[in-house]
Amino acid sequence: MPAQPKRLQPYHHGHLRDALIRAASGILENDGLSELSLRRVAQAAGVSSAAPYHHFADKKALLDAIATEGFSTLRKEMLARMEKETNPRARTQACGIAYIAFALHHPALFRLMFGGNDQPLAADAALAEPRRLTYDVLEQAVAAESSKGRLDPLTCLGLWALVHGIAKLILEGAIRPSEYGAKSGLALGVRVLEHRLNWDR
Amino acid sequence: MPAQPKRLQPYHHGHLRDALIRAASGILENDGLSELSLRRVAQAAGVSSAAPYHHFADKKALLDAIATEGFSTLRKEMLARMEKETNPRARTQACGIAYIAFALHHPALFRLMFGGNDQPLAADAALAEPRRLTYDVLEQAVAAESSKGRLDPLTCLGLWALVHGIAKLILEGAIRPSEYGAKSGLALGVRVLEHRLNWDR
DNA sequence: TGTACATCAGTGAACGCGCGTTCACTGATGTAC
DNA sequence: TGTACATCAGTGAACGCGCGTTCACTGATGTAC
Repeated sequence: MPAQPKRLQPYHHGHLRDALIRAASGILENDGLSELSLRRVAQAAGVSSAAPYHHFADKKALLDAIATEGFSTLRKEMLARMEKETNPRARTQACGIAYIAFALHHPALFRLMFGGNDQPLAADAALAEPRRLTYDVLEQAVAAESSKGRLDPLTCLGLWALVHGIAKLILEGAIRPSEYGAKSGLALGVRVLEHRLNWDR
Repeated sequence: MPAQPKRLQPYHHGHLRDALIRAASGILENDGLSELSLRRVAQAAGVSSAAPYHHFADKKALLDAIATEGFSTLRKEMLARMEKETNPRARTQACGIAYIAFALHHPALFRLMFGGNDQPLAADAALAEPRRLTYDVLEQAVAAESSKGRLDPLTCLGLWALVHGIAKLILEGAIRPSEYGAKSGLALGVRVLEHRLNWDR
């Protein structure tokens, strides 16, 4: 008697698009950007290699979707940390800390969001708006600090570059937090940011 | 009469190691990091795919050699720009400008130097010393600014993060220089750096 | 100065691999009547 | 309520590709005598 093939999953998945994004995120977290292939994503989602093409035009479309979600998450985490503060300066600092924390906790996703490839994903039109929405949060925080809420674009850009740079340097292994007596990358990042915000300006 | 096979290159190359590094650098400049395969490098050097293995243990060893050379070049360019200045603050600024200029002029090499892959090259022991030597230049410039030449590590780290971050953001396409009224990425980077150095501290 | 020979730096073919994507297909779903 | 059928979301096999690396080899070099 031949074994009855068990169909563990229904033929039609139902939420495959979301499942693919979640599977891809898992691979990013566990194995890094270089391990993220469409075939692995499909396998992780328990589906054939061709199935994703019913939901994404190509690999890049899936990557864009993940990056977009990443910007949305980053934005929420910045807002969440800012909510706990009332002082404008403290709110700016909270925003920066959230940025650094996000990058350090999701290294591969962060890399994907800012273009892991030669031609930067971040330059894509598809990602321009999510990125802009996220940057707006920082701009508003900085603007709130100054008189009349006027924004100095260079100050804001300098802050973004600072948190972006410190996160990248730590992720890239160019800085060893222990050499600065810091217990973690995040602790060091926070110290650099505080140093910048409290000394001057 | 069979065509006489022409031997354009001598069988023994003579300086293949250097030639491979130069060929690889050319591919980096023209086509980017993702196009840099050992096979393409060998082809560009006019040599068979197996030849590089007489000079480099594996692909990573070649990449390390290129990155090491990159750090050396970066260091020289920083020193060259600093030489033109006498004022300590101007020297620090020149150092930062050189850093940004290098990154923008050699995007793929810069990426390689700071780990284009998941496990950052920059974390390698092989690259730790060249990177350290390069960073020393900035540290000395910053130390020279303060009384008695004492170095504030966090100030220095903050400056590194700033120039690193602004360069990355521009390279990644996250910032459009034109939106800030800048004619080029370098012009914008210089403005952000000046803004930081002249306002405060 | 000439010759034997060890050493070295190349060749070219092949290995196995994982990739993105396509294709003809089939099973499930849902709508029209 | 039941049935025909269009539509949709899967399958699984195959495509061609470029990759890093290995291997047995061969041509050139240089040294010992």
